[in-house]
Amino acid sequence: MKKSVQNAVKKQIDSEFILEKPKDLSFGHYATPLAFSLAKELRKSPMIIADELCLKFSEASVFESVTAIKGYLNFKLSDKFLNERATVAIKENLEFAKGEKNETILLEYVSANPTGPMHIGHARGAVFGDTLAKIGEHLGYKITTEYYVNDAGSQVEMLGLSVFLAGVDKYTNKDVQWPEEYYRGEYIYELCDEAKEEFGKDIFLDEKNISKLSTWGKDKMLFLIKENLKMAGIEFQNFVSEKELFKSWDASYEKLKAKDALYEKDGKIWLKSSKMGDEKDRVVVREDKRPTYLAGDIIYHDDKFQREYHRYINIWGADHHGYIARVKSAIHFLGYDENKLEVILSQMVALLKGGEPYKMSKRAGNFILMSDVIDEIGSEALRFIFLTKKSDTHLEFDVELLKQQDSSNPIYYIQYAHARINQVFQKSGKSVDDVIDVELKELDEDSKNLLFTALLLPEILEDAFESRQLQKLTEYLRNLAASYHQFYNKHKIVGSDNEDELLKLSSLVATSIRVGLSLMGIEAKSKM
RNA sequence: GCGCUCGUGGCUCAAUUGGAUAGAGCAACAGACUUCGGAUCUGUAGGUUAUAGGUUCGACUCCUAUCGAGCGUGCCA
Repeated sequence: MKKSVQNAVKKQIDSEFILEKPKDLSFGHYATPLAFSLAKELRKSPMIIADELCLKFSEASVFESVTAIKGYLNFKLSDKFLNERATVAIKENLEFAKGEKNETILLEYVSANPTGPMHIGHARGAVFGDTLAKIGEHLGYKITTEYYVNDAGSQVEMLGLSVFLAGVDKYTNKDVQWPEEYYRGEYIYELCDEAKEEFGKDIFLDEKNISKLSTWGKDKMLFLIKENLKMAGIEFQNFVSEKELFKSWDASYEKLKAKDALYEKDGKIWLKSSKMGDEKDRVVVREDKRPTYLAGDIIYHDDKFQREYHRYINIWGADHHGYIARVKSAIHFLGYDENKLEVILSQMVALLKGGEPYKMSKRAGNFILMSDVIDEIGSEALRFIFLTKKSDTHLEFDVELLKQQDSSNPIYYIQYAHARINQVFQKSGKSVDDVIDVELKELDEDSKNLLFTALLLPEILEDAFESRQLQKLTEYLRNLAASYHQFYNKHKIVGSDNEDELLKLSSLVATSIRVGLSLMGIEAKSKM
């Protein structure tokens, strides 16, 4: 819709212009502050320029009127144009707002270590990434989703050690020397019970079995993580193993060496990342020849860029922000355009329950488990709450509020609007097909605004995706639902003179809500 | 100390990325069912956008300083 307007305006005006939505719909559907920027150059007041520009549009058929108010140029769309749009949208149904893009994107997210169950902080990035992918695909981008499994480093060894020590503690007479760092939480003991079932308790007698337990435990945890993700309705296309990637470490290493990006000092190999804006150079290979975690990401991004996507998006926890510079510098040294990589940070989450801090799970070792929260409030409410906030700000929410089934719970508010429309159709005894060909005309002001708002979905999706600010979608749906509830309270639909028109309008609203919710992974109910 | 992110009604968040009178929800108060679902709607109240300067037609948004918060500042991942 926005594009049609842009084209219509372009025909009359030569200069670059920005199209925006006016603060108040009574001004018009679209507006441009173009006159302000021209004021300097033409040495005339913005108001006069706007008046002059206005006259050029007297003939355009898309617009019902074009007016100049306080320097702004306001465009009001014609009924005919809006009606055509509505008919198409309703027919498209779930395909509404679909687009075509010739761009491939590799989206990496979650990538939680396979050393324990997912906690609530992981969940935020997971929901955000999944929804970003769904919206992107709807808009026509070719998106590959990927999970980077850190199955190589010392964390996985620590998992094995923790399980082993738990086994020694529980199934042998030996005293346990607990190290300073190990994984706590009852899930370690659960794992150790499982290990005993599978291998017999003798496995806890010999320390040589630790590495076996590491690999075994990592697989268990990865399986658990996939289960957790499924609970939230999330599935990945690829899982990439850090361990597997290390097989091609030599190739990446040689590349960096050839670019003069490495040097040796104190028996270690360093990356000259400070040359590319990092605070300091970083070690990639330790004295004992073991590569660092950064080495893993170097290979991974080398691998990613060899697959030649147009864009790369990583969603990382906010505590990784210091890590961006070094990965980007590595990408640069590898000979790729580091600007193709975009990192979205997902901030911490604090949970409340009835105003009190949410009880941490002992099972997880004093983290809040994602699965516990989903059991309590459901995956849809969890998804919704994460999507109503910008990803890069701290978020605090109370699970009690999301359990309430009334207006304080926005997800019900939106679903209720959708269900309501369904009920109205039932009451009328008509179907969408019965009213699709009716022409929407001479609607009152409220109905016209509702019509226009419902048609905004495509550009809202575009905007939400491009700016990576998915809260724009939830905000839009809330607004649309509110407009419908207001409309419903004001107008009697069934049995009115223009029943078919109002039904068609309702159907359009339902379509937008349905598409929007489904992209967020939420079902649009036809009955509450 | 340095770096990054941020600071908006009592609470949780928006604000078309520099645009029109800073908007929603919750909580509070006052109202609306002979009507298609009241899981709704209509009102009222609540703001010097942390503070002080600056940039310009125009600033919550950009710049500088100060105050405050979170994170980072491993050869952990």
